[in-house]
Parts: sequence; C-alpha cells; structure tokens
Amino acid sequence: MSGETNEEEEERRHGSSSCCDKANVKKGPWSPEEDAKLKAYIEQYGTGGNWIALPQKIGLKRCGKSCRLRWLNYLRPNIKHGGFSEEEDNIICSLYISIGSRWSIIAAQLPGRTDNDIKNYWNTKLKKKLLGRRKQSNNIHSNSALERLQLHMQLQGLHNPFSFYNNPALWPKNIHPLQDKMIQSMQAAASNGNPNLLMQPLLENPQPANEQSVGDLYDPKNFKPRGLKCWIILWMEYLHRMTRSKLQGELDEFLNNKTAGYPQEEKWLIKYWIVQGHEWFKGKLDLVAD
DNA sequence: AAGTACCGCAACCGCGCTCGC
DNA sequence: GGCGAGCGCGGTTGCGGTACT
Repeated sequence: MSGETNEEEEERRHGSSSCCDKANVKKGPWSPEEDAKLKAYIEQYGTGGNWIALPQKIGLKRCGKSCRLRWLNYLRPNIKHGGFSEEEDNIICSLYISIGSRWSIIAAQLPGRTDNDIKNYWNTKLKKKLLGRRKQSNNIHSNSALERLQLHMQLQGLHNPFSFYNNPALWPKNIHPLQDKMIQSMQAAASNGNPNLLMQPLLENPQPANEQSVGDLYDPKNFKPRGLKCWIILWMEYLHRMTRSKLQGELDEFLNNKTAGYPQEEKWLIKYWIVQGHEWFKGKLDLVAD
C-alpha cells in the first residue's frame, strides 16, 4: 500500500491544471459526497453570483469552474440525460444546420438538456445516424461523390466548394453535360475570383444543348441517383434564385419541394451543404463588393 | 481468457467576453 | 480607457465500459 488517499490518487491520475492549479484543488470525477454538499448548499443559499468563492464556503476542494459545470450539467433540477426523442433530433439537426455548433443556443431550445449533453450526443450519435442512414438508404458505396465531397471539405477545414471543383480526382465518372458546364464555370470563377461567372451557364443559356431539359433535371423523379448530381443542381439553382430574387426565406420551401419523399437525414444533409455553400458564397460576394 | 480497439460521456482547458473598479 | 476577476462557451481529453479478435 502506498498510503495515498483516494483524493490524492485522483489528483495524481489527472495531473495538475493551469486554470485551477492552486494547492488542494481536487480534479477528476465527483464523489457522491461532493455532489450532495454542492447540491444542498446551492438549493439552500443559491450560487451567490460568485462561483469562484463557492467551493470555499462549502468546504469543497474544487475550483469554481468545476462546481459550476457540475451543477449546470448534472446536479441542477429537471436535467434530462439520454433518451433523445425524434423531435429533439429534428430540432438539433435543424439548428445545427442554421447556426452551427452554438450548443448553448441549441440547448436553450430543449428544456432539460445541457449544451454538453447535446454536444456529446451530436458528436457521438446524431452525426453518425445522419451520415450512416443516408449511406444505407441510398445504397451508396463508401467513395460516393457526396461523401468524398464532404470528406474533402472536412479535410480542407473550409466550406469552399471550389476546392472540390478544382480537384478532378474527386469527381464522379459520369456527369450530365449541364453539370459539366457548371463545373467549368465554377473553375473559371475560382481561378479569377469572379463569382458572377457562376451564374453564366444558367443566365445566358438556361436550356442545356442536349436531349434533357432543365425542367426534367429538376423533376424530383429524376433525382433518384442522388449524390453529386442532386447537390450541384440544388445548390446552383438556389444560388441562381438567391442572386436574382433576394428571397432569403425561400430556402426551406424550396428544399421541401425538391426533396419531397427523401429521408429526413438526406434533407438535413442537403440543406447543410447548401447553407454552407451559400454562406461561403456570400462571403465571396462581400469581398468583391469591398 | 487475454489483449486490443472502439465508443460514450464526464470533466477539463483555454479563449474571449462582460463588468466592476 | 485600462485592467483584472469572473463567467460562459466550444473544443478536447481521457477514463471506464463494451465489443471484437
């Protein structure tokens, strides 16, 4: 036996911290006794608006930040853990698509849920559920265009669709002539930094010079092989409409029409990429305007 | 049965913001 | 206006349990 107490053992295992590295500050998992002390005190006296001073008042060898976290994420009343409902999944996905990883804002829309819980749920389950089911529902093999596009963007660490269009190795083998024209204009825009070129194929020549009309392409029943085809056309049409009409609020309605009958995960994914693409595009327009 | 890989989650860390002095 | 303390947040870490080989 080393003679180490449990608390010393915990401290040794977790090391010292820079934030709360005062002597006698315990780290690591909370014991039931510590939980009970903190809970009882806050229920009786409140936090007093000063977390830093709290542990001293209670007699806990913890830093204020740790107490705050423990209370907010675990001890405060009406906290729910696990068992996320389908409705909660929808809210989380929709908000994530709209505002990104603003977990505290997302948590504010879900009573009883904490930002930490939602963050963990998204990172460990929901994201996989979304991607996993999409893969399953479409019977897409692992190197599908959309997946490669997504992976590529993740690796790039930026939401820049041009980086995809500049890398032919990532493109699918068989693409529609209209898509080819779009890609060419994307490359041209990427090389000279003029986003207006993006619109040229549609603005100058809305009808593709081949057997299939634009209308046919947009018909949902022609979207069956989803992947890149779907993404490019939805995104280009959306940019086209946004640029011309400035009807910001029409994205949802537009997507609902175009993705009618698609699995929810597929809708989330498409909306995600369109919003990211549009945000990036808007940034480019701002730069040009400057 | 033992070793290893993977996963989920609680807790920590560090940055940026706010507010009071 | 400058400064520091405290707070809130998002990202990351690492432990413990489980699945897999």
